[in-house]
Amino acid sequence: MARDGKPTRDKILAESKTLVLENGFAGTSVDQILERSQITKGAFFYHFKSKADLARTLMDVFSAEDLADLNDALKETASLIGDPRQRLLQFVQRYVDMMAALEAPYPGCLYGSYSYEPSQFSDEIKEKISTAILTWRKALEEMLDETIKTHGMKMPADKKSLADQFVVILEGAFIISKALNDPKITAEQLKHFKNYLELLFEKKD
Amino acid sequence: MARDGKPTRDKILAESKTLVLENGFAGTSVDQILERSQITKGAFFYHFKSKADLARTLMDVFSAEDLADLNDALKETASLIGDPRQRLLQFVQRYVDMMAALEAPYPGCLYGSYSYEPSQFSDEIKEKISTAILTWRKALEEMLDETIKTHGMKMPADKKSLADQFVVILEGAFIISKALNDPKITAEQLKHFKNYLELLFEKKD
Amino acid sequence: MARDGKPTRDKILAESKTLVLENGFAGTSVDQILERSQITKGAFFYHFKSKADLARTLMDVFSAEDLADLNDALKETASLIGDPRQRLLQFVQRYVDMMAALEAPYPGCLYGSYSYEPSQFSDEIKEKISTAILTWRKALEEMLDETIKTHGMKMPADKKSLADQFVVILEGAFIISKALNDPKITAEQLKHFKNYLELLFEKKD
Amino acid sequence: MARDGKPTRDKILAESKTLVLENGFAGTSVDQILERSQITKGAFFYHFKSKADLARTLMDVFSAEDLADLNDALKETASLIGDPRQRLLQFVQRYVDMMAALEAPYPGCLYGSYSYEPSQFSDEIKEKISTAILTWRKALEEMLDETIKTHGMKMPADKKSLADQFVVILEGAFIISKALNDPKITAEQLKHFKNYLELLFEKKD
DNA sequence: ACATTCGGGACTGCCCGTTCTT
DNA sequence: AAGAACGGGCAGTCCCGAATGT
Repeated sequence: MARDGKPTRDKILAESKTLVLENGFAGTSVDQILERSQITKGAFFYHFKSKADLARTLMDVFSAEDLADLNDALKETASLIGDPRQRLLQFVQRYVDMMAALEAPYPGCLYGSYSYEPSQFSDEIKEKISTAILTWRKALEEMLDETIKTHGMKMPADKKSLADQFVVILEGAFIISKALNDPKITAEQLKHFKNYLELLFEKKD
Repeated sequence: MARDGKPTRDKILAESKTLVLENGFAGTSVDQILERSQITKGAFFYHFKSKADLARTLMDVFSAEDLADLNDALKETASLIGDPRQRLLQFVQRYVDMMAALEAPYPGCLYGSYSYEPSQFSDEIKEKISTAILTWRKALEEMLDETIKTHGMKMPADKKSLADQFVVILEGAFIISKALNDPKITAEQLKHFKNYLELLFEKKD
Repeated sequence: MARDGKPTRDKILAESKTLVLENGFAGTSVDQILERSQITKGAFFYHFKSKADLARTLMDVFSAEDLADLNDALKETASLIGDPRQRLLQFVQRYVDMMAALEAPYPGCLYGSYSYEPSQFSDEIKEKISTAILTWRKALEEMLDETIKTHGMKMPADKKSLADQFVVILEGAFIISKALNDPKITAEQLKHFKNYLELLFEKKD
Repeated sequence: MARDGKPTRDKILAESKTLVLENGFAGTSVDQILERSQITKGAFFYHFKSKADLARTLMDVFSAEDLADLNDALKETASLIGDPRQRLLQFVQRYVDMMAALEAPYPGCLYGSYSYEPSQFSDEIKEKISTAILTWRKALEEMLDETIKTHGMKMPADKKSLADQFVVILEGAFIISKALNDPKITAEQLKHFKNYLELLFEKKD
């Protein structure tokens, strides 16, 4: 056995993600990654057989973390399962709080980044993205279902697209937040989504 | 006697925009543009002094069209100026209708595209983007102001960020629509924004 | 029209041939070619779309010159067409003389060079080589036919392979001449081939 | 207790030789050798201190086998020592038979292969090649000497180069056989050499 | 004015032979 | 002997300028 390569690999992944969000994937050169990671070409191509391999791994890691976080959020609000409306609002609030804590615009989401240069990525990668988004949709949809059962809706609205709106607003807010260089935007936008849910599902008492 | 260069230039701009939305700006090579536009290198560099010059021109044209369209929308709804709530809803509905007519996901917005590879563009270009977004904010904010005056708000909500939400949802919906390859998403999401406004500003009678 | 690129292209071809015979094709880097030709990468890849394209062009040019020289030799000896044996011997002698004039081992033959790294070349190129060799076979075979008609053969021998022997000896002599660093070898070997023909086709008087 | 490294080393040598004859030495990468030999980099560089070391060893082994085979051939025909002409012809016939048995073109000779990329190899290696060729020359020359003593020559011919012709024809035939993809060529060419010897040294009775 | 051909040279992704650690 | 890392070299692309037309 030789020495442990994991730290090197992790460093490459971390620096790559940052660079890709700054420059785009095509705009990020392997040499830039090397410089930031303080490694050599040999090391990079030992760990990733091509730049495309890096793109895939980057998305694997990103979506895994993203969905793990979704799971955490679901677990953290699981105690409120008896009050679906409250749970839903709590769930959104969790992300409002998270985004409100930022002191710089959220660096961006790899789903959005990849979507703006789709020709650079394989179908396998694109499927990973849509699977992740659909997982979000499903999670939200389930919470909405429960809430509708107990509270009904103030006005008719499509449930599936309402579930999607959480991710839509996140993605959109990341862009506007970066474009205006204003870190508060994401939290504010999610807050409006929470408002919308509160209005749609009026509190029963 | 020389030929008229405008069609050539316009062709370059049109094909470039498509390519940038497919590949990102860094991922689009001048050679690709030449091939799609059926022109030669000499022609390209006659019309644009550099690739960066193309990036700037592309944004100039895009934001000009975008803001012209905003102006059109404002004018089209100007007759409803006496009923600010109705005007606001009509304004949003106009974009709902526009997006509902799409048969493929909206190819994307240059603001979003550029925002995901910010290092590729000059400050001048970035300012053009934020100016455009702030113009949208201002337009929406004015309509909201009028509406608040006449209808009040059902629950307290931040006006500026509410104005931003229109663009936020558009940008986010473009991404999710492309990622899921579902052209309907953008219209659905805007519809929710309209719902939100309707709930916030209850109809007075 | 712009400036004339032919000298550049010709220089590349000439230097490349020398380098390939010294280092093999795989052993010759484009950078080496650039250095020897005093040109830049841009120039090289303007004239040849890839290194493989160079390999093909190199063989095109080489085989064209080779077969042109064969044609010259056939024409130069055409006056002896009435005495086929004499013509055949004269034909061989021409190449003996040519090789005897060398002061360094013949740099080598591209057919041989390419044959020792076959995996580097496309089928198209390989076919060009076998076509050239078969052209030599055919030319020699025709001269042998005439000679056999008028002189018969001293001992039975296969005509086709006898025709091939001219090229076989050339190829083999190039190798041994280079390996022993002895420029005389090629002429000596061809002389033996001439001897063999003289013995096979005894002079009639 | 250590494993026996010899099979590994032999496997490397065998696969390397095949690869070098297919791709040339420069065209053969260490990685290719690893893949074919199913070993790791560590193993390769344990057995050979560099790629150049492999080149040398490859030639050592090849020339040793080649000259051992020459010795075998000399021994096998030693019983005919009283009839030098017959011995010489028998010697050549042995190789005719050997080559006639091939069902695919002879993969090639390392002397030829190395000669077509001379810059890749050290002087030490090149000397090994010329030593081997000169050993062949000497062996043939001795047989020719004896034959000349007893039979004379039908026509004056240079003895040294006549000795060389055996190897020349082999090398040349390998190339043409590979180029035309015809396994029979080598045997046919050697047959002509035998014919030539028969004609030069007429049977005495 | 508009377009073409030719060339420059830095840079890109990737592979190379090699060495070091375990 | 395996596995990790090294760093320079590889072929090929990049954006762009120069020279030369129409």
